[in-house]
Amino acid sequence: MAAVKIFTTFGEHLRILREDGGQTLREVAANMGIDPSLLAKIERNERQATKEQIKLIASFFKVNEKQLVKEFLSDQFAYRMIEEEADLDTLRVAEAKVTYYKTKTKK
Amino acid sequence: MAAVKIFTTFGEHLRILREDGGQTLREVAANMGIDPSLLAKIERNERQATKEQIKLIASFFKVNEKQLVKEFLSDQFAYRMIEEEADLDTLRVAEAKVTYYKTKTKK
DNA sequence: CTTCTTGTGGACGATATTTGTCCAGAAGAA
DNA sequence: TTCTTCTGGACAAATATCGTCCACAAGAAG
Repeated sequence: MAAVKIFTTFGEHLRILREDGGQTLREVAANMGIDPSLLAKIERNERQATKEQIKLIASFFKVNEKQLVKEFLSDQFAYRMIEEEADLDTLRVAEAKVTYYKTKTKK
Repeated sequence: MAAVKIFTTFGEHLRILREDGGQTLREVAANMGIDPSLLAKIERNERQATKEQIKLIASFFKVNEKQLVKEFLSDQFAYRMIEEEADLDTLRVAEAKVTYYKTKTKK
């Protein structure tokens, strides 16, 4: 089984999972009820997986869904940061906001 | 001048800037060339400001544009994190990805 | 009470973005 | 050649977002 690189994108990881299982795009796509071409695009990060699809992927490959979501979201954030040429500090501010929000909405 | 809270959203900050200057929605909106109602929504975080609008806001209120963008983006990330009930670690992974990407694309 | 001003927020058309499919084609295996 | 797999462009369909218009509530001032 191929090792998952430290910094894989959601799509790369998906492809690794599939190839490790020796499955074709058609097989996996059929199981998910989508077009193989769409799955190929998701693997190449040309399309975003929906929540539903992430769930299907997690259950199909028997991997942790939370982990997949983390990979998925961090991809998006990273992509956005680069696109906007934002300071890394942006992420710390975001973290502070989340933490702040959570303490506020705790009984 | 009212102090800006530590954790303000983009919209809240915008409202503070405007009220500190004693200006009405109509005034600021007219200057920006948008509908006052849209500006009101942006202040209430019901609409997202476009990049162009952020630029206009920065120059109108004479504040640092990068800082505004940071506030804007961190808002969005935080909102998304909460919505997806994602682990805070997601942000660290995102940071690692950005850093990784930057080292990779350096000559 | 009337009038003026200010912010609110629903409704809605216009746009833009994203999704998902279809299909033709490249590349490799047999 | 034939079969299979993945690629990727084109496009319709579905969604999401933007921005405006307008009616309304609240408060100030006469």
